[in-house]
Amino acid sequence: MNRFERDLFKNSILRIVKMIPSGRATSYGAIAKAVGYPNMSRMVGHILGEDDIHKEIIPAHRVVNSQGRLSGKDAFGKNSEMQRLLESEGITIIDDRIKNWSKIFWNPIVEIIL
DNA sequence: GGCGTGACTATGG
DNA sequence: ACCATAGCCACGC
Repeated sequence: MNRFERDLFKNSILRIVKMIPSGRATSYGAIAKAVGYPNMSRMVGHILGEDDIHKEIIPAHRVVNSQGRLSGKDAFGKNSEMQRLLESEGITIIDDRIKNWSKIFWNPIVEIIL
C-alpha cells in the first residue's frame, strides 16, 4: 500500500465515519470492508487515533470493535469520554460494551445509499 | 529486512 | 459467554 492508496483509504474511512448517525455505531472491520480493504481493520483504528483527526467533525466515538466493545476508549483522554459521548446519544453501555449491539450496529455497506 | 506492536476479527473449545 | 489462538498488515525501530 503506497502513500497514494493510504491517503485514499484514510479519506474514504473518514467520509464513512462522518455518516454514522447519532445513536448508532459501527465497527472497524465493517468500515474496512466497506472501503474495499477487508483485512485493514487495525488500520482503521490507527487512523482514527491520529492527532490530525478533528473529533468535533469526525464522530470517532461511534466506532467500536466487532463485539460492540469500546476498545478505543483510552484514546479519548481519561475519564471515559468515549462512553460519555455515546451515552449522551442514547446508547447504553455495560462493562465497556454497547447494549443491544445488533440493533445499534450501523452497517455502512447496507445503509449507505449512493 | 527482521521483529514487535496494535482503537482488529473469526473461530474453536 | 469467556478465553486462547491464529491470521491479518502497516508502521516504527
